[in-house]
Amino acid sequence: MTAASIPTSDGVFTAWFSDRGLARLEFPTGRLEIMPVTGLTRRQQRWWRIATDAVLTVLKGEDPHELPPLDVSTGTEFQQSVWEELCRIGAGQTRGYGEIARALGRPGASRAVGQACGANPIPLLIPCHRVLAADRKLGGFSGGLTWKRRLLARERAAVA
DNA sequence: ATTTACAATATGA
DNA sequence: TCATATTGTAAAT
Repeated sequence: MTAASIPTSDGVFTAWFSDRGLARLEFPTGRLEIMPVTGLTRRQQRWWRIATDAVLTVLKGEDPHELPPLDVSTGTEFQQSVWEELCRIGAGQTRGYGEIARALGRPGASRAVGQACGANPIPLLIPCHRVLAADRKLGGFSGGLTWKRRLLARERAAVA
């Protein structure tokens, strides 16, 4: 796994690449960061370029035109199916935890869906921030609720 | 093999 | 509005 910085006007994100694709994306960590973009394979550099573009686009509140391959091999089967479902939510749209659960054929697993969201290694590109509670209020967010609010606001999504 | 912790939700007071 | 019961999965014992 190799790290590479993704600088944005909202701070410096850190992307981790395996040989299978983008495996992890970290929010800006207060201070000290900037990992070199060197040490990446040619393929990883290409993914980095795509990932950078995608992150900037999502930060603008729009849908990325292209995504790098996402290496979700760290997740369980259930988690991966949740993440896949999350990717079907477009910018500006929202779904509920229970809604996702039903879409997966597991009504009642809404709480488990929340867990899977928290375990999402690639926020923004896997839009876990578009999942709200049944009453349309923010549930939680691994990167901090401030981020969730900000992202949804930029997409002009309706939140209670 | 069991128990515990969650980014949930429906229900009843 | 608040307390409680019920729920599925993952991680820790």
